[in-house]
Amino acid sequence: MKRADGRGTAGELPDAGENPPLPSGKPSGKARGRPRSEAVERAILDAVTRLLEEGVSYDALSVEQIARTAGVGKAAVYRRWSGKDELFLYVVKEMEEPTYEGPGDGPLREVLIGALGWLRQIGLAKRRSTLLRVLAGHVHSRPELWKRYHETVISARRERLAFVLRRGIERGELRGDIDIDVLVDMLTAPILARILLRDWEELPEEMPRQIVDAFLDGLRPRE
Amino acid sequence: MKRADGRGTAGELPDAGENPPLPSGKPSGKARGRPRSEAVERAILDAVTRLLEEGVSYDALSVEQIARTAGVGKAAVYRRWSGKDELFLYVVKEMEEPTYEGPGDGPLREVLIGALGWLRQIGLAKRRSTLLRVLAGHVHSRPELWKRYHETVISARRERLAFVLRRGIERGELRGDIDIDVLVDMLTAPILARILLRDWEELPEEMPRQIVDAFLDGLRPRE
Amino acid sequence: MKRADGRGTAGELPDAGENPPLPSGKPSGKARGRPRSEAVERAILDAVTRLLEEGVSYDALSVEQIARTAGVGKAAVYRRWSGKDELFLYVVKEMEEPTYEGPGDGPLREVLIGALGWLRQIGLAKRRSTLLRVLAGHVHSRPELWKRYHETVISARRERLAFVLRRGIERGELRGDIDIDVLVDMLTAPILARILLRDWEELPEEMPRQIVDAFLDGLRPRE
Amino acid sequence: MKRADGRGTAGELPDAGENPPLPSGKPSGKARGRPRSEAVERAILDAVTRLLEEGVSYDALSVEQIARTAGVGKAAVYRRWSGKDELFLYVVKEMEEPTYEGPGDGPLREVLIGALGWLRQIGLAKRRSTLLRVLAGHVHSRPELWKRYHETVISARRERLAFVLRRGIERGELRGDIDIDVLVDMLTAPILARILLRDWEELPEEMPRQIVDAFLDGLRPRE
DNA sequence: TCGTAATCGAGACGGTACGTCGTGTCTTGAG
DNA sequence: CTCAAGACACGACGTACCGTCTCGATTACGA
Repeated sequence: MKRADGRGTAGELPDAGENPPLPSGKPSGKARGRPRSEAVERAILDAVTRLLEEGVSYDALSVEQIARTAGVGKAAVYRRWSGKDELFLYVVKEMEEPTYEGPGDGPLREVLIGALGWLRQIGLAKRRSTLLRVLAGHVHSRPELWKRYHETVISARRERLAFVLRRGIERGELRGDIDIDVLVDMLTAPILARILLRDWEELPEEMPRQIVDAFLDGLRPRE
Repeated sequence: MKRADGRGTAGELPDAGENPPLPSGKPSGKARGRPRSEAVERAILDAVTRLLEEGVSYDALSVEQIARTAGVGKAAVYRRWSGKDELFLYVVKEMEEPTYEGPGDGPLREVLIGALGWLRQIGLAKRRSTLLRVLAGHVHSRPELWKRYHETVISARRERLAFVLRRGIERGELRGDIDIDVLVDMLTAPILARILLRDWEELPEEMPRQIVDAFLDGLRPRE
Repeated sequence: MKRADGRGTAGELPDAGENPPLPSGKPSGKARGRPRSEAVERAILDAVTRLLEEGVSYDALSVEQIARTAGVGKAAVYRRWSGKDELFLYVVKEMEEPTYEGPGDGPLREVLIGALGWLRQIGLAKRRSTLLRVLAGHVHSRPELWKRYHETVISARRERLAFVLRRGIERGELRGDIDIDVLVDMLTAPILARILLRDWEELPEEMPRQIVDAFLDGLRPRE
Repeated sequence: MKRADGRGTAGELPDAGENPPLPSGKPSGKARGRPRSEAVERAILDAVTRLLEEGVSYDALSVEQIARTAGVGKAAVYRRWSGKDELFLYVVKEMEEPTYEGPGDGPLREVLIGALGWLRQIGLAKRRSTLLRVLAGHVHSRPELWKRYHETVISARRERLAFVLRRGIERGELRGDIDIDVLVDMLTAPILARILLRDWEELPEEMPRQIVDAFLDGLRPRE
């Protein structure tokens, strides 16, 4: 029973969040046995996005179905992710990563319009907005899912916007008496709400500009 | 508790004309055989709210569990509602109705702040914000659910706000070059987003005022 | 959670062998809820015998497959029997019950030949010999299965034979210096061995007579 | 341990001419690449016998478990045998070979008693009777397994007994009107049945003698 | 002294079955 | 006609083996 002696598995804390060695950048050391197939991984991830795009709701989504669609054994899924949530979160992250660079420098108004225009683009991209909607729909029913998405994706974007706003305040271009977090919400929430609560495509092109102008100059007519 | 007025619930369900006779005010004529027990109905509705308050997520909620909790048979539930969604929607409506009165007349700024303050109150009321969140979470996965909620609850509120804004434009207090629907979003979305995407209580008291002021006068400092 | 209070399941000893109320003669008292369908029961039992006759080995047999073949949900099987073994044993018993009456009275030789002839008939009956073989094949791997089969079916048959032999000894027709149990084996084992270890039909018609004659008079030629 | 004589294992496997080269006496010519480790082979065979002795039933036995116990890879097993059955049969043969010598010459009664006594010894030897039982339990579910065991082990033993009986008939010590095969069964089956269908140790020492005497002289008292 | 090639342990691969649970429908006897 | 109870077919859950395959590493042989 070879297994009984020097086990080797020292320190197996289950909360490490990566109990099954999540498929990230080639991680640890030796790698004994047959390595996991990237093709299988791709097939699984493709199956998830395909099913979601075909209108399958997150709740209706099942590991069984995903595996069937991917032409893969269920074990191949569970070997990589602990379940549907982990898998879904991975899909989301993988899709979000290679993205937003700006807003860089420039006049405040243009920078803000650029950031909101980019947010609008997400809403128009069916696949990405689907994922965002699913996540937002489970903010309270699966808080850890949203928490991790927020930490890795959302908060970075908000922070960039907050940075721009803070700089604007320093330069005297904005009033400084309102919480930055609230300012960010005032800018982004109108578009976000449309992404989450309306059908696709209800995001007029001029919306970013209108929001930013109202935000900066108000809606009271200047005489 | 069982709304006797002829509004709302009366004569709806247009697409399911022969569904189980939803529990509205004692329906039409005959009524043969044993009448439905109101106690059963109360027990079911109580069970739903109790479970939701206990933190059971909408997805985790099951008819089986509801019936068990209420101490009734599953059939007693399905006899009244077509399933979890219908039942849930019924609970929501029953809870929403006796509410919003304003904004009545008065100075534009105060009226808007009042409307947003009232929206904030919903977010602070645990039970009602829970329902809102659940519904918003299924906008796309169960569109008919959201559609009916929107028609009966949301759209009326938006319309009242839109009315106020339209009047403001007519009076020259607001610029008239932006779609009213967008204006409503700009006002309400920041608070709505906090309700949907954050933990309870992250709704500062001054938020309505800050939003309305920014909305009216902009955030660029006037010299 | 109704379930938590007065459980009612007093004295739930798991070894009673009928934990799930095995479908025997209409058992207990009230019978609340929808009664179990006899058609389902028949379908399950038919599926088992059919599969076995089609050559599916006992080990290859699975509840999943049985349910599929019977056109029935797995739960319908587990509701009645705790698993494959219980189900199989039930099939065996159901099939064995309505059978052997003899050996009655009469000359010792004829009675013995009759009993062995009847045993031979079992061997020739494909269905019944299949069950016997399967059971015998698991005497040691699933002792409880064999034990219960032996208690309810085999031992009664052996006892009848033993009774005849004992009477023969009392009447002076047989020597009384050998254990009755051994005598029973000497008579039945040759046929039994052929049933268990050979292909069908290798049971010559004259075998019972030859065995009984050798048993009574020996094989040494009488001068 | 690895039979070097040319009997039995040589040139068998007629139906699977290209199966993995069963480990017989160092086979034919070349042998390129790393040779198979005898240590691995020993470890596998040891694991099988150990597990069986520990009471693991044949069905519960799995290649996975065998490999784990032996501390080898599954492939190392499948490289040598096509599966559990082949492996098991190999273990059986390896164990059976160095055995039965008698019955040689001598008075018929003594020779028969000797043969049956030897059969009884097998039943008493835990390991060997286990194998016999397992094989007998799969006579019909895996006919090829039994066939090969019968051909290489059983039939030789039966043939030796048949030879003795035939000689007895020729010498006029036995009646010649019964099929020899049936005679062999009449003698051996009672003991065989006890081995297969009862617990260990239910094989009284006097059984062989009693059977042979009954067989020769019958049980009807001679006046 | 090298390549070559079959071996080694390890473990991933697509499958199938496990026994449990929730779905929405149905079917009892009692009220 | 309603009630509670619960059976019904269906399908997903996460785990365990199946027998096959694919890794890097090891180990002998023949060139």
